[in-house]
Amino acid sequence: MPELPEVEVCRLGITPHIIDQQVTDVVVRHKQLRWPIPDEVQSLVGKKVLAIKRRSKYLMIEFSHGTLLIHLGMSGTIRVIDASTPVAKHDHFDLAFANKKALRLNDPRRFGAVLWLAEHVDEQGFLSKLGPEPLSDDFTHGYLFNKAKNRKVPIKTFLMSNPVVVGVGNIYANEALFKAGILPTALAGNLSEKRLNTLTDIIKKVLADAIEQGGTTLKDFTQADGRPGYFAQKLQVYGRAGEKCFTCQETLEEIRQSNRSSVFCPSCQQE
DNA sequence: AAGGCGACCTGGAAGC
DNA sequence: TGCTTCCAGGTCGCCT
Repeated sequence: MPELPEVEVCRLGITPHIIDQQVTDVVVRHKQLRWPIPDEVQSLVGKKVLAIKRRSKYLMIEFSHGTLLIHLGMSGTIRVIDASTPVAKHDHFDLAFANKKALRLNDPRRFGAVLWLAEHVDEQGFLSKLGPEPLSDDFTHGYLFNKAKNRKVPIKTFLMSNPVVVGVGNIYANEALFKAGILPTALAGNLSEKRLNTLTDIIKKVLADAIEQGGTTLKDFTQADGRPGYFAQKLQVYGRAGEKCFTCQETLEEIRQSNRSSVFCPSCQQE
């Protein structure tokens, strides 16, 4: 479900409900997600939520003694609910608060994660390996061009690689490449600086638009209050293989790259 | 070092 | 109807 916009929409949705709230209970119903949920999460009882941030696709809930990291994997969702709401299938983890609300993680495939980052324990390995935030000033003109030098991977695979830039998943990689007029198979190292700068601008725009629209609702993504996101209605290529390009009426094609589907317009997009 | 690919897991849709 | 196969928003870690 979640690429950067969906995680950001989730962050914005849950923040007003849990900011400054004191944790009254931590419930682990299924400890085995991508990694086991660490026992340290019990130390949150009695602590107050100081801030809710995001890095890449990780939600970061900050407390005085460390940070709770939540990753939604492919199928995870987080909702703020009344603490008394009956538990449903795949509800693996709850944080209950003094205001009788609870943050509840549901994740059928369990590719998600709940991790604990103690204060002063600087970035566990995976956080330190992440590339720049696409919506930040660290993701500038020239960055992709320099990063792509001598790289022989297809641009689509390159964009979805976290060490290059975070948060761009399969949906938005497909959409951004369509809007930039670049074929997903074009080799990253072969693209001109000008085209990669255009791509940089488009990635920022596509992600920002998606956040504004409340994310992309496919099967199971909803905002924290259960409302759907509306960006799905703006998708140009993702999920539209075999249908006509909105721009030129050509039939959209689909291929597989790194075991992920890529949809593109053979007429609007070039090497 | 860079690139390719299997692995992790469940469930819904499509195919037979 | 029911069984089988394929596919899905991510990303780690092993192999070449």
